[in-house]
Amino acid sequence: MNSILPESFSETSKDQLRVWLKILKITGRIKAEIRRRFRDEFQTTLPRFDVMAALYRYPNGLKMSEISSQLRVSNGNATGIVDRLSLDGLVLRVAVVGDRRANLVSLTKVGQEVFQKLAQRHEEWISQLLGDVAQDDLQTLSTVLDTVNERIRNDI
Amino acid sequence: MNSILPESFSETSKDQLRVWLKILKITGRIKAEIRRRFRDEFQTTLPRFDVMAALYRYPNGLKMSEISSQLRVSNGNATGIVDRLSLDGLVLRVAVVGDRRANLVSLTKVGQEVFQKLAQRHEEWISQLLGDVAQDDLQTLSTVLDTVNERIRNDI
DNA sequence: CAAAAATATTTTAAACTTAAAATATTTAAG
DNA sequence: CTTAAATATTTTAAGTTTAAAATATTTTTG
Repeated sequence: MNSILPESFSETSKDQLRVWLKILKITGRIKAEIRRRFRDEFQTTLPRFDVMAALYRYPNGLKMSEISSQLRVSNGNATGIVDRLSLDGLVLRVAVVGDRRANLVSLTKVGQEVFQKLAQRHEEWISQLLGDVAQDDLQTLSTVLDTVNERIRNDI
Repeated sequence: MNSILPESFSETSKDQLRVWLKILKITGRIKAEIRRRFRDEFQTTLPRFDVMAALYRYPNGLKMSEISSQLRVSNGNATGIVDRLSLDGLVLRVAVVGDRRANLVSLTKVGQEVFQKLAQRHEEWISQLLGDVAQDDLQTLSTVLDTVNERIRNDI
């Protein structure tokens, strides 16, 4: 239902804020649900999934710094997640020949198999949770997001 | 609900996943930027701002459990944030007469004044970051999000 | 070559986050 | 009234997150 608020162009920033808070609320709820399902069904977490997804796209491995820049998290953050994935035998750190500072991190065979299962379920979950959104609206949403993304890129 | 063929379904779910990842990427970037500005300009954090915003809407105070349900965070999480706000003199815990289990948390006078400054800048930032999005697109985005929100409510 | 700068990563400290367990208190049931 | 259940909150343990400092190595520069 549309509210009875007066149409005022000076209210734009309030409208923007309202939409932004709505975005946060909904993405938060979806993320919480995905997190819950990963925990219940696979005893894993979203950050672990994100790191495994990045590594899956690069079978030759990624340096630690490449993982953090890909996922836009701090180096220290990546270190901790990779440490724990490594303890579970899902990823491997391999020394880079010619640069003793760097490591190449890649999924183990088991890690690849586990990720494929996770990714399939994850895609099903997202599809289910976004299920009622029309194809047209999805396209609009995507375009709007591109605009925002461009704005941010030029702005920050 | 979704009675289309497996192939079409598969394509759609990939599209949905793509849009979802785009949403995550952009909201993540905006949140990171807001977090950075809160830190640099006010030496505070987004979670603190969120708690203060909830308390500002309820001048008579909120119980700890009301804070956590409003913000959809765990009780323990709220405890920590309120603890730290309290150390800074921005919020106050007041015993509830007739129920020695509960506390009413509210902003102090200083807390209210600080929040007003934070909220004004926050609104400016969001407006700036979403600045290029047309009013129509904003309305579409809002409607799409309502649809998703409804879907989740019925689904989770 | 030697010192300085740049790069790659880890460590650290503080805050945030969750789920689950623990504590305290109130309400409901028998 | 007494016990059991429900409610309100905090504590705990493990993981995530960030920024900044520390360590190690490589590259650049004088």
